[in-house]
Amino acid sequence: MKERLTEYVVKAVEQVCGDYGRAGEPVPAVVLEQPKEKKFGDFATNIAMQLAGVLKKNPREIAAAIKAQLENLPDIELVSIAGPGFINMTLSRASWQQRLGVICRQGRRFGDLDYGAGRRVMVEFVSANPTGPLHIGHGRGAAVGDSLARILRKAGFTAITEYYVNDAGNQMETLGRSLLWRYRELLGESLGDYPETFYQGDYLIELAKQFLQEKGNVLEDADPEDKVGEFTEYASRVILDGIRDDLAGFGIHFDNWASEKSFFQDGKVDDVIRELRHREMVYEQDDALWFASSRMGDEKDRVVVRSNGVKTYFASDIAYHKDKHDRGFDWMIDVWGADHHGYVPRIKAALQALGIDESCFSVVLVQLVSLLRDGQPVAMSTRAGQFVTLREVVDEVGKDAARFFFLMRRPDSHLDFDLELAKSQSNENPVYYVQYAHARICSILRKSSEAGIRVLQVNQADLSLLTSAEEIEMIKKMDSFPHVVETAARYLEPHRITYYVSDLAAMFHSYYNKNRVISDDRDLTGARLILITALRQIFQLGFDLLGIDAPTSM
RNA sequence: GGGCAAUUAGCUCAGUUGGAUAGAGCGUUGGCCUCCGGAGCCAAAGGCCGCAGGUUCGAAUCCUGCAUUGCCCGCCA
Repeated sequence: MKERLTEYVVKAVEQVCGDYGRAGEPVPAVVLEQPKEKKFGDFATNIAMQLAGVLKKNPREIAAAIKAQLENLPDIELVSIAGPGFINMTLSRASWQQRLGVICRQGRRFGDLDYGAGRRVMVEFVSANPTGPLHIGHGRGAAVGDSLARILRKAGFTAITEYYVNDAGNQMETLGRSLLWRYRELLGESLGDYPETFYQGDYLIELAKQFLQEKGNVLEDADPEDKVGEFTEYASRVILDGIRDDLAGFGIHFDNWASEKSFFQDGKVDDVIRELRHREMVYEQDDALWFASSRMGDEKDRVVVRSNGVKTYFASDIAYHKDKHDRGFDWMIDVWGADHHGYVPRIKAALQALGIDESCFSVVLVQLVSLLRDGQPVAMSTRAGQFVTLREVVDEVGKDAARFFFLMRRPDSHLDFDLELAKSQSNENPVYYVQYAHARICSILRKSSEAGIRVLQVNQADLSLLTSAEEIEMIKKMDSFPHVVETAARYLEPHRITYYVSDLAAMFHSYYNKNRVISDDRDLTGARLILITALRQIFQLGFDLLGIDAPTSM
């Protein structure tokens, strides 16, 4: 609707500019918005004020000229000028009724945009080190990343999801040594206090038991030092499998898993360092090799090869991001914890140094989650190894509630996650509210089917019977769905979808309480069944973008 | 000390990227089932958009300064 109307206005603006002898001059883009106040109509534009400077005319005069062009066009019922020069347009009721037919006929394709124009985008998220189970913070990143990929696909991008496994570096050795220690304790050795620098948490004790059960005593005639590698390999493999399971339970399946270790093994890290050297973007100092990121806007230079010869995590990360680009992705989106925000400039600097336009790289920073229970903070301390795992949360509140809560706020906004609230089956709980709307619609459709009422084809129903303000408002809301998808994609903000489905649910619940869909009036019933069928479709599309189910009964 | 971000109703947060009288949920108060699912609906109260300047037709939104809060500042990952 908006698109068609925008075209109208663009043409009117061209005409008016011509009349003023300014044809072909650059003019500001025509932007339509939906006014907050209903009395200002369905769409409004400030183009007359924008043109005032270009045409050197009074904005209201320009608005009047544009208005004259717009009147009597199909669909447009009323054009008015308000305030300093806003042009408010009201569409005819019939045009909205027809719009409902279009929405129905498009079905699942409604809201499919060509905004992305098929461009290839990679969304990388979670990417937690395989040193322990996923916790609730990872859960938020997972929900955001997965939802973003879904939204981007809807918006016309080709989106691939990827998990980058940090399976290299000294943390891996620490993990192996941690497991080895737990294992030896299990065998009855007294080794003293468990080192603070080792990975805390009982999961390693469990893992040690599992190791013992599977492999028995592997230290009988071996030096424990020689076995660190085996323990490392075992721990990271089992933990990564666990992470995979946890994500599957959360409804998340990655298209691809990338291994940091493989970038070292394939020589890609060396290659990228060589290229940086060739481009004279690195230098040696204090026996280490530094990347001159400060030349590209970073605060200071960063080490890529330490003085002991070991390449840093940053070095492999450069190779990884270059590899993404080389794989043909037009846009790389990384979802990171907000505590890593300082890391953004150095990756951008690295891309720039490699001659890659940094604008193809975006980072979505996800803020911490505060876990509450009945409003009281739940103690969480990674140091003591006491964290609430994603699995525990999903087991307790369910996949849908967890995902919905994670997507209720802007990613970079702090999030309070109340376990009791997420579990409660009451009006306090927003996820039940929206799912209930869908279930209710399904219930009505079941009822009508039981009563032997045939749901008519769209073109058989008389949609002109949908005359109430609530009905037209709901059609308008449904009509705005594509726009919501587009802005969610543009700004990488899934919460816009969450708000949208909540709004739509509120409109439907309110409508339901005032009106009966199934009545003695056969024609009206037919039209209203079309209306709620369309609503059900929109809920399903919205839920799909959030990764939650659309229950037919609850 | 430097950097990044935040500050909107009692609480938790939206705010269409500069638009018209700033919105929602929860909480509070009071109403609504003879009826398609009450996991719902309706209504009321609640605001100096942190403070002070600036930019312009117009600012919660952009700029500057200040205050407060969080995060980051390793040859860890």
